[in-house]
Amino acid sequence: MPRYNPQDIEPRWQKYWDENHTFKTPDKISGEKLYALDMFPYPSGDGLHVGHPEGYTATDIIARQARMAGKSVLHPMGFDAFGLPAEEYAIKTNTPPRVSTERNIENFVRQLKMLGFSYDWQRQISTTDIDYVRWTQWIFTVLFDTWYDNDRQKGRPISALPIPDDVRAEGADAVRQYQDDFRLAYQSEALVNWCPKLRTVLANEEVVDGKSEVGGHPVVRKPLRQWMLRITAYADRLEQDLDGVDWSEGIKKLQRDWIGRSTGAEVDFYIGAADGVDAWKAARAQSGFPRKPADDVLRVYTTRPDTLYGATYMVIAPEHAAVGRLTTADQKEAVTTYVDAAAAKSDRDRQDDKSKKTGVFTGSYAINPVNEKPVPVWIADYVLATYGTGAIMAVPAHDTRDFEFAKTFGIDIVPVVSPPATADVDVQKLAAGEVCFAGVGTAINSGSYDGMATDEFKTAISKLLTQDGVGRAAVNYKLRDWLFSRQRFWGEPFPILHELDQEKYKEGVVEFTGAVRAVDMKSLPVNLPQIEDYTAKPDGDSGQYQPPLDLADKQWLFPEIDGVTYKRETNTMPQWAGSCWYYLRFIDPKNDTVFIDPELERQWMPVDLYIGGAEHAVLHLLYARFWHKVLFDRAHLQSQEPFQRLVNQGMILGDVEFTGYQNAAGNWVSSKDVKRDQDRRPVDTVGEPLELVKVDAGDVEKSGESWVLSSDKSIRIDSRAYKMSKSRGNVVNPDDIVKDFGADSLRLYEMFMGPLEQAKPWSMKGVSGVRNFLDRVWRLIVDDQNDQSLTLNAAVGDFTPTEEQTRTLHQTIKAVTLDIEKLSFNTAIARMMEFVNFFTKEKQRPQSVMESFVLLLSPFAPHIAEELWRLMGHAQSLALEPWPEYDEALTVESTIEIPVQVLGKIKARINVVPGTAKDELKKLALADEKIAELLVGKKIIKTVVVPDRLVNFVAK
RNA sequence: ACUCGGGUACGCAAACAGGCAAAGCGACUUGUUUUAGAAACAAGUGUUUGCGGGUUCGACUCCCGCCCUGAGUACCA
Repeated sequence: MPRYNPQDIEPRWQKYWDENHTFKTPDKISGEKLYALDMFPYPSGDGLHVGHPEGYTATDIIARQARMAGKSVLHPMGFDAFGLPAEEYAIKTNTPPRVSTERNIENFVRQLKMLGFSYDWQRQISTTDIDYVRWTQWIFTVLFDTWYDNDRQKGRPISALPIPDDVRAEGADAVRQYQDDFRLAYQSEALVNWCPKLRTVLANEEVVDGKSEVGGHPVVRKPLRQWMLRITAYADRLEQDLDGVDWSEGIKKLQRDWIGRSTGAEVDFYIGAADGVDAWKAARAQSGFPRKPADDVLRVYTTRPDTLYGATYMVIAPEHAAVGRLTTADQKEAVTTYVDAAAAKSDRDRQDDKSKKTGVFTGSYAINPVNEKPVPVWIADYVLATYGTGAIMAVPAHDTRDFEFAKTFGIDIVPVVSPPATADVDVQKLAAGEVCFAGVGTAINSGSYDGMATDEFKTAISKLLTQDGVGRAAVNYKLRDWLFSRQRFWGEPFPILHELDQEKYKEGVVEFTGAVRAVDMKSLPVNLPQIEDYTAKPDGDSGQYQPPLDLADKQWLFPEIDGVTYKRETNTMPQWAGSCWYYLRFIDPKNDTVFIDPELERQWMPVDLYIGGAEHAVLHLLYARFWHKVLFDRAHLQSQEPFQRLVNQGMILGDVEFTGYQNAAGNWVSSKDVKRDQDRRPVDTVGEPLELVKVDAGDVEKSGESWVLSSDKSIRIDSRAYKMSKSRGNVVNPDDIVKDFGADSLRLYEMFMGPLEQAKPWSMKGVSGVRNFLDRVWRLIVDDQNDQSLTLNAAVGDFTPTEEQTRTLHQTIKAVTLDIEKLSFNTAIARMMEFVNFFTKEKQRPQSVMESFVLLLSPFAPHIAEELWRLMGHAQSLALEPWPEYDEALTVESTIEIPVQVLGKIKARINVVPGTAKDELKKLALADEKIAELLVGKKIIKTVVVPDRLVNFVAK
């Protein structure tokens, strides 16, 4: 077998690793530990994408190298297998999702093994495993049993929640309701996109122009009972604890922005009977600021309480509870029309025309608490019901959105902040209400506060508002509570039971008492029920949507416990649920008494390296951190943060494509003359439609900055690499690459393409390039002339390495070792290529040097490395061989060449011994003929000497 | 619009706590050898780091402005 033949080598070694459990996680950690984790994939029917092996190879290199360096390594893989595609497939083919999911997982495992990843397959888990679902449900019961104690900044058991006396006096039901208001898992009416015709809830992306994407049926925004998780309670900790983790600043910022903490004040504006203002103020001065506003006030949140004197109107969201109360008879029709129209718009549609401000006057006025002036109350959809209090005080002089609105509807604009002299604002225009200034400055038109700086004013007014009981300092987050329920089949059922009215149930009527309980630990898991026909849609009474689980048989749906009948919760959890804690289960995947053994958790957590796509930079990581902190607070975990180091791999794009444009007559149009019409379709300068035409790479050439058609250089061609997608037909299948080039080539190529975190286009030529490298490695050590058997290349032998060979080896070990640490795999591979280029020329290749090199190569291309290792006489796998070490002293050159500059321009080079002293270097440089010549008659003003780097003379 | 990346040879890239620009792979050229195709080996080719200014003895690297490009966010009061 002369030639390098991965198709023969690779399956053989994969079998060997499998049979010998080569990558089994040690039972006990000895020495340093490494937990290297990949974001586990959704096992789609399409199989692995070339994007998957990118991150997986990176963690695999780290894991393999760490094992060789003597660390205890945990490197597991599993599957995030709940989710929509399996359910859609079930509806289409009436295959139970569990069946298709298991089939897909099998295919994924085959592909992953084919790539030679060193996972401990004994620990494989899937979020859909019933043993796993059990603990996901158990964690939900922990969330359900927890409330957030703001004083202690900690989640605590609901039984520890202090119950106010007045609540307790009202009885058990009142206490229960009070508790439910504090639970981290709670039910709430959330606004969703509801399509009555399809009887389903739609995602924002599925709604176009107020109609369903499928079928074009009307969609309305309507409140529906949903399960929510109170992630906002943890907002501050989720933000602060980012300081302690090794993530890129970019991702931290992404999370911080998503949490979106802002500080300001809540203020109540009086909207009761006109003659009641004084009485109200007096009462408030006594009672202070109430926790929940009564019907006689409109509560707003503002980050600029210092602009209160400039509030000339108020706006409430169309969904605000006070809409009905505030609308006068005159305005009723207009308001109803507006509110209905707003309800028909999805969030996305509202964004699309956010430049135009719309709204309607309620007919009512509110009283500004600082100056007791009445201000009109408007309804507008630029105010979001879900942020702050759903109502704002509008200060058009100092907020761009309010300014646009006030301009549109002719509302007063009163400036109350005078900009600092440095600000680029026309003060005249500002005073006239013609421009808006959103910065800070000094107060004007603000009563006794005139002249006060913005910051000072904020503090002062907050104090006064608190004193008068009409306001208080407040914090708000962009982060919303997490809408946690889905009306789908293929997800974890909630371990929740709704108590039924027992009398009515006996009469065959299902009516809830409102009491809710969690399923006992011993009754977990709650399995998904059998469903006969996935195409059936449950019939809702009165147009209410019912989730597929309502189709389950009575026995599942209505369990009886201690003589009381309940109805199970029929919503299911979102796909995020299972991925929130899988990294914990990998540590102890088979435990059936606890979700993770505390001792094992202490040993292995946190995850030392977590690699995955940037698409999960916000939600998945935020959710997982949230669950982790709750479990920590409830003493089920000892670590505060799950992922110590996080790296996002860049996306792998398709091969670069060239596109040109042709008009109806088939003539080329240069891409610089192409415009877009309203529908973003390409047109030429006079608006005639154009057709996109793919151009072969052989038909274009580079002209300056751009590409042009070879046959007509005036025609500019667009060049770009696109995301891989089925519709574009540029998807690369890992199976094909392995078949044509081998798994080692695929691994090596994906690491060699460029920096891990950067997006990069795929190139088949690049794959053959690294395959070429592996061929060279093969011939370096193997005698490829011998067709009969595998023998060493005649140049390899038991030689004493020359000085240069030793230096090359040690330089390579050093570079590769450091590059792996930095996750700079592309440069590590380049260094190994240099090594091979050097030794290919050597007629005598010491076997010891070749062995060290094979060890260096093994984390990247494990199959060929194992094969060569065996050829060199080793019976055992190299997976646990010690990682080669380098001697710094052996990496240094005996002489180096350094440049000599005059006035920063290189004029000569001198050869010196590394470490030569500054004075000596200067002397040597001056002794150089050329330099001496250049310096004749000049005065040296300054000499810059950087040892081992350069000498620079500044001379005149 | 905002935020964060990125712009180095024909393509992908390396160097950046300021100090010899282009390591490595592909592409391209030539030669040698074997050849049905191809492959292997050897020797070569390429340019001033998007544009303009500044700081410095010295700038791909730092600062300011602009252009192009990718990704994310989207009325959060």
